[in-house]
Amino acid sequence: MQDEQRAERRREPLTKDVIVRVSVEILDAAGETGLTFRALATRLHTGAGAIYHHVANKSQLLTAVTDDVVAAALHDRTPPAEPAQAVRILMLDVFDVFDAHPWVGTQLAAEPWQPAVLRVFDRVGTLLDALGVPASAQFDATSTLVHHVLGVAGQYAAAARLAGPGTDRSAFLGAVATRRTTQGGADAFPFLDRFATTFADHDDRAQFRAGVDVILAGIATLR
Amino acid sequence: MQDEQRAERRREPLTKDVIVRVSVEILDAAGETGLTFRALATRLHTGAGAIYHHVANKSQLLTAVTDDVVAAALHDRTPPAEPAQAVRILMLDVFDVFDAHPWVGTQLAAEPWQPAVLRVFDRVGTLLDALGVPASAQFDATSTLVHHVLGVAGQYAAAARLAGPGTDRSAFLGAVATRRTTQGGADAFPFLDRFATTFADHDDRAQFRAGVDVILAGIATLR
DNA sequence: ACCTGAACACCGTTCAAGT
DNA sequence: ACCTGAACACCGTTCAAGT
Repeated sequence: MQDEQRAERRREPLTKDVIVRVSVEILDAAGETGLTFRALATRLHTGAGAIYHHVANKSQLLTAVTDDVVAAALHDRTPPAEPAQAVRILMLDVFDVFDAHPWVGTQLAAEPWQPAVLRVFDRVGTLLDALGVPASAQFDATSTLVHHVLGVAGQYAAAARLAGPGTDRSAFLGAVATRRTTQGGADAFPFLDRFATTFADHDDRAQFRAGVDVILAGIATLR
Repeated sequence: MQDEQRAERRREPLTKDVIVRVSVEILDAAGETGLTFRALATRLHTGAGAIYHHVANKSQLLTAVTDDVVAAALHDRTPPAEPAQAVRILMLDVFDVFDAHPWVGTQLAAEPWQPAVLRVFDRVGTLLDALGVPASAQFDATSTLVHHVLGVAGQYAAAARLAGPGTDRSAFLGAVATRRTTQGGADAFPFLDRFATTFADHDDRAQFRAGVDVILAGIATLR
């Protein structure tokens, strides 16, 4: 009986796993600015200082949270036999992580060679090995694909941060198009002007896929 | 006499240009955490609030500072006649901006489609047009190169932020290599393990150049 | 119009005090 | 050993008061 009351008043024991899980919930719901140690402590029914018994600091927490989400996304999938297609699917799986958790893009650039990046890097490299890319070119080829996905992730996270939940995306892209033509004369950005009309209804995922295909085509020439 | 004393005590008039210039100095000298409105105000011999008469907020200031540095780097160079070589040189010029100002990498991911990104995008696209890339493939090809450079910029900025002025780079990369093998069993990252020995003395610029070549090879197949 | 600088509403992090 | 929560040393931003 006493144990039951105890169980009611006590929350589940504070562990790093619980902190990481709740952090993901907060980040998904409230974005990058929403995750503070005070908000985390409130949600965990504890004090802000308690978190430091399980996590060294906020930077380490965010690294762990990012790796957790990326690792989960890369787990449950049997890759297709064709290696090039396996690379495409892997890359799109990573892209879809940004779609579900835009804050991941910011965190991947917060620390170099962090676990989540190593994880993706290793998976891509292993597939390129299976694809028959010469050993001497494997590292550079892998690096190209990974940096491409990191670049897209960064822009994607920035867009999500700026857009927020209730912003009109094509209105923003329209504003970008306007800014192009107004600053520095009419022909400041002649190339982009040619694509101004198709800018507003742009498909990020399709563009990312096209980029992966371009890089794969380049990798194929290394054979 | 009173006017002379007055003239001594007054600084040059506060303008956005001066604020941007001093911001670059602070960022280069003290890094991203060094740029605060208080530090800026001290250097400008004014109050923190005065800055808001010329700049809307810190985000807008950083966008302006980033565009200023990128624009300066892209100005003074006559491109070679061969378009593919011109792309390589342009990309390396952008890379060298990160080398001189590592904080640029962070800022390029702070806001989507910001002026500095549009600037690079337009230059790359114009060169790819000259290269003979079909119009239907120009946007995707340009996007691939730009996102690659953004991905590298982000990792580069993260490395600089972590390393600081007096840190041993190869020691850090050695630590990364160690972390790989210790977490999650010996074969957690089998691909990376094969490159562990060559990891410490890695040349970021050479790797970036290799990535550009891979993408250019892929773009060539679009012809 | 521009500047001042104290004040406000936050942060991450620390640490004496509790259990 | 783990937790508490006030306190510290910062931030960006605002704004009444000055010139």
